[in-house]
Amino acid sequence: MGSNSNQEKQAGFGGDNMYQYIPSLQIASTQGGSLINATSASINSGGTPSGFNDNGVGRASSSNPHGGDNMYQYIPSLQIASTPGGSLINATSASINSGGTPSGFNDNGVGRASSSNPQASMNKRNGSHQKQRFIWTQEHHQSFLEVIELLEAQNGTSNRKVVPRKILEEMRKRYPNITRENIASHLQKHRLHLKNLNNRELNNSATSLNSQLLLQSPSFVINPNSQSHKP
DNA sequence: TGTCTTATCT
DNA sequence: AAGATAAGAC
Repeated sequence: MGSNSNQEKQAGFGGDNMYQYIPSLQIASTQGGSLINATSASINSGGTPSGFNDNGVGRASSSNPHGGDNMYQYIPSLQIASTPGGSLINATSASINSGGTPSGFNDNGVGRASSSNPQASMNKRNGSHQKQRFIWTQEHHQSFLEVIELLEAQNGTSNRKVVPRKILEEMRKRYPNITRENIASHLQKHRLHLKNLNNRELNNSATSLNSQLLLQSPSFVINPNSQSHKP
């Protein structure tokens, strides 16, 4: 009976990966830590003629399980505030206008899916309780990173690993609806990402080392004493 | 058994 | 690409 955290498919910020922290504009308040948050994506991208993704949420992807009809509509959401505890209160125009789902507020920074799609004949409220996918907002990810840092610091020299359950324990304080599975999945991507970065770096330094060595290798050193240079 | 990790699916 | 789910290991 818990309110689901979120729905919608994700935009993907013009191809950027989720680990790039998108600077957000934080207007506000020292009091109780409430803030109004707008991502620069919506501000800067200038594009978004459709104006949908000021939430970090994008369009429905082409593949969906329901025979290709788009059952998601993107609704700008308004992030109003956070409690002293830090949990966000999020109101979507959907929940406001429809008057429904008082519990529909989520802590996920994402608007609720609207079941009515103008071009879909499917008009009836989609009663199916398909589990909605969790969308990681910048806030979530930021929190995720912070928690990892915290846990790593706590672990100190001991080589205990930072594990989903521990992350969950911390993140729940802010985002009560988040699940261990959500985190485990995100953690997997996160680690994968770190690995990729690492490899890239190793690769780079390797190639730069290679080129250094190459440049120093006899065949590339111009020997002033030699008349001819044979590689 | 529950959790963690890795693989695979959508 | 990003998140969910299955499967394997412990």
